[in-house]
Amino acid sequence: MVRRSLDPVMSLARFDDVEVRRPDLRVPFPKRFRARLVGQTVMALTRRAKYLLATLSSGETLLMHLGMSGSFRIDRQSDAGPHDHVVFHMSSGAIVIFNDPRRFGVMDLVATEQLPTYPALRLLGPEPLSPEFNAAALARACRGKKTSLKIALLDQRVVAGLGNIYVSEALHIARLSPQRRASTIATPSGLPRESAHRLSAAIKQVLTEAIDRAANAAYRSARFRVYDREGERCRTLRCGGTIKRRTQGGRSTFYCPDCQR
DNA sequence: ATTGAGACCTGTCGGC
DNA sequence: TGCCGACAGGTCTCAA
Repeated sequence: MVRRSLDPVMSLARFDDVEVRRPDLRVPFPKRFRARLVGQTVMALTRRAKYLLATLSSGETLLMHLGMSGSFRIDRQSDAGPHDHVVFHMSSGAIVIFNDPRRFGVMDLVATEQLPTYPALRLLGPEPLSPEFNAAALARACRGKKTSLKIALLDQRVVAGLGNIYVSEALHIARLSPQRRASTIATPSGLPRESAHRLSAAIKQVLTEAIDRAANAAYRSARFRVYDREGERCRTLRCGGTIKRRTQGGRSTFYCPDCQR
């Protein structure tokens, strides 16, 4: 959704000016960040996992990650406020402002042809909505994994771009316990069990619904199935269980112990 | 090679 | 009201 909203004002537009209002986010901005952007045209704005990628006319690519608290907004004038760390003045007339209170976000520049070797991108698993991601791919990636399903799905090498919320949601739809060993969705030789089919389908469903919801104002009030609903009633038909919260890998997991096995 | 714990930051919320 | 701990949609590094 972020890519989609920025595309009209950034794609085929030039950076007229770039304000960098502090020396770093989670990591320092790259050398000569401003100089390497100003004057460049954004040839394409794409996404890989949770990274937003702007392909530049210079042969470099601008990588952007929102971290936990990052966001972009589009303004007509740049009245920068607290935590507005980067301001892009585009030739489209739009001013794109990156705001990030916790500064877990990242911005970096890399030669476009080197992109496949970029450390954060190199080992990423398949995009969950692509045809390459299916029960077979998921089972292969989980084969032999002693860790839990919850932790496995958060591992960006297994599937790229799932976050803490959607992992809980997908496991609930698939009726699989977050504590269950990841390897149990595959046979010893790495072939998909029925649970792997359910889980890969649930992941696609959750993301598709999220996209629909973002695009469709009517759906927007729809609440999560389990995330942030500790103590509330499970919505699965004829379940009636109570949503529980527990910590896995230092992050909250929400699930229904009655219908998730 | 995997896996878990801790680190990085600031803001918000609930309890006392 | 003020203070304090717990927690927040992510990723990296380090050590076992």
